[in-house]
Amino acid sequence: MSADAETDTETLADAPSSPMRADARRNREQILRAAREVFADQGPDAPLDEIARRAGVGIATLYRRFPHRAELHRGVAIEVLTALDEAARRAAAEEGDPGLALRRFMHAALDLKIGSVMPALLGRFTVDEILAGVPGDAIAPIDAMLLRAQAQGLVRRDVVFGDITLMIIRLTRPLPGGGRFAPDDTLAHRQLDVYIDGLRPTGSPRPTTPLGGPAIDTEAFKRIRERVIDDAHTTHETHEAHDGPGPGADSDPA
Amino acid sequence: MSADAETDTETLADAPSSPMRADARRNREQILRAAREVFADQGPDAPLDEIARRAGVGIATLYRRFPHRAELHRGVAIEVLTALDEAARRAAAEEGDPGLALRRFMHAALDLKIGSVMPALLGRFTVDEILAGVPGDAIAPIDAMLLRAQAQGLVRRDVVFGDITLMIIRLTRPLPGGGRFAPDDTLAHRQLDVYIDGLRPTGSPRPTTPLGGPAIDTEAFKRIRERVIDDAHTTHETHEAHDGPGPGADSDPA
DNA sequence: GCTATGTGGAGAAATTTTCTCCACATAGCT
DNA sequence: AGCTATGTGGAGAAAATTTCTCCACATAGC
Repeated sequence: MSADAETDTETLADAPSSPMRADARRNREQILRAAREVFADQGPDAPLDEIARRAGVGIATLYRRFPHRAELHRGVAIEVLTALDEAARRAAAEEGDPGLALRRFMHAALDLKIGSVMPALLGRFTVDEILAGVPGDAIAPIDAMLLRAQAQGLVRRDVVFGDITLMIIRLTRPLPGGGRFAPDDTLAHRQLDVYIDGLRPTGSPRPTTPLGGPAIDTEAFKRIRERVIDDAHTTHETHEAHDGPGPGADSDPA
Repeated sequence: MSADAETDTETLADAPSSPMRADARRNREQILRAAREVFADQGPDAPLDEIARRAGVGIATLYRRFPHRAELHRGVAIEVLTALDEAARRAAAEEGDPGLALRRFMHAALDLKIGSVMPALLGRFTVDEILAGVPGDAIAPIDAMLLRAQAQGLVRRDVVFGDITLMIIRLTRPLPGGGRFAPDDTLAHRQLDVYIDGLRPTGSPRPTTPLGGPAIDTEAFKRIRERVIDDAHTTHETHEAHDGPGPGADSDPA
């Protein structure tokens, strides 16, 4: 309740001066890690129990460390944005070719699941509040890479910042159907590679990127559909609504 | 797929022989339309009130027509898959160029929000149950378009069925942050155009597609971030934890 | 050892969502 | 126009889910 924005050094990413016990700190990190996963999977309103469970701590521990959901959001956002900024700078610094730098960064950002933190960010905190805990917001290095790539004719001119970032955010979200189509992460990387190829200018000499990851052809697709049915039978016991063509006595407990 | 469509007349998309009153039928359609929207926005577990509200009917009417959530899922799935199949056949029939046919279909499928129905499908019904109500499952016409496009050298060889469909499914999902970045639909179409360009083979003579839709450059992005804050203050009254300090502390990282 | 700090989990409280009931409305027929 | 089978809305009880507190117990660190 009481204002505790930036005067409060405690809830920041890693309070170095904290008199926090070692095990407590470890737990805090576990919670943030779990929160990131769960928010990515289920969105920012995911039940907190789930997060505590995945972190291997009791619910009370979570509440002690992050009294309000918003603080958990903030913690995750800071962590991810920090990593994102670093990934961008690293890619730019270590890859000579700005096209490759951009590609490398985009794949790294995908792995960071940045999309998972955006919902937590948006509409809950002021940007300033988040950024207060983050060294840099990654915008500058990303845009620099893009401009360099365009200057060298590696990326078409009509592409802008949002075309890089917003697609990554999208690819970060789980596919409907709970990753049944493919290991999900792998699939997103494959799709990203196609997308990145789409950023090249007309007649670019650079060859298309060989596509890794799961190639789901019609056969695979049909097979998956069937596997889905199996899953439905086994995992969800939510079922007896089966094959009742008549609207009759089926009851769906769910 | 094997089960024929016509045996089960009652719960089908539009039972023609039904003794249903005209207004009831109209309401049923409103409900399905609303359900499609809401499922697309909020996922398959969205509250049913919301659907009833958007359909402009009472909750009782919804329950009367679709006693279980699963039946609503099925109804929506049938509707969308039917439209999808038709869109695929139309695109293939009306566009001479298989590349254009594919593009047209993909944009049409995006508008249908097919991703919104997949979660409803997966793990709740057997495929047969759904397909029993659908004239065709769209797989064949889509794959035919793809193969023709590849035969003419318009699409790279390593692209498969899933690369067409699963990306559309993804683009169908709402962007985190509730479409604050852009009208959302428009943005998805822009992203789809880039992706489609990425499907071209190396050195394709075909020019890149001019990008319509919202071009979010860094300036726009930052402006959006600010607008988001405003929204947060005005729309969400959820801010008990609003520790918004002063407006200060602008650490501009760029 | 001693104790400040940290922990888990039960369960009460709050919130959200489901689903029924019934008095009232009207489409469709004659 | 009048009749009635069919259809409707919404209140609110019931169920499910989620939040959040309390306190007896554990252990890191001195």
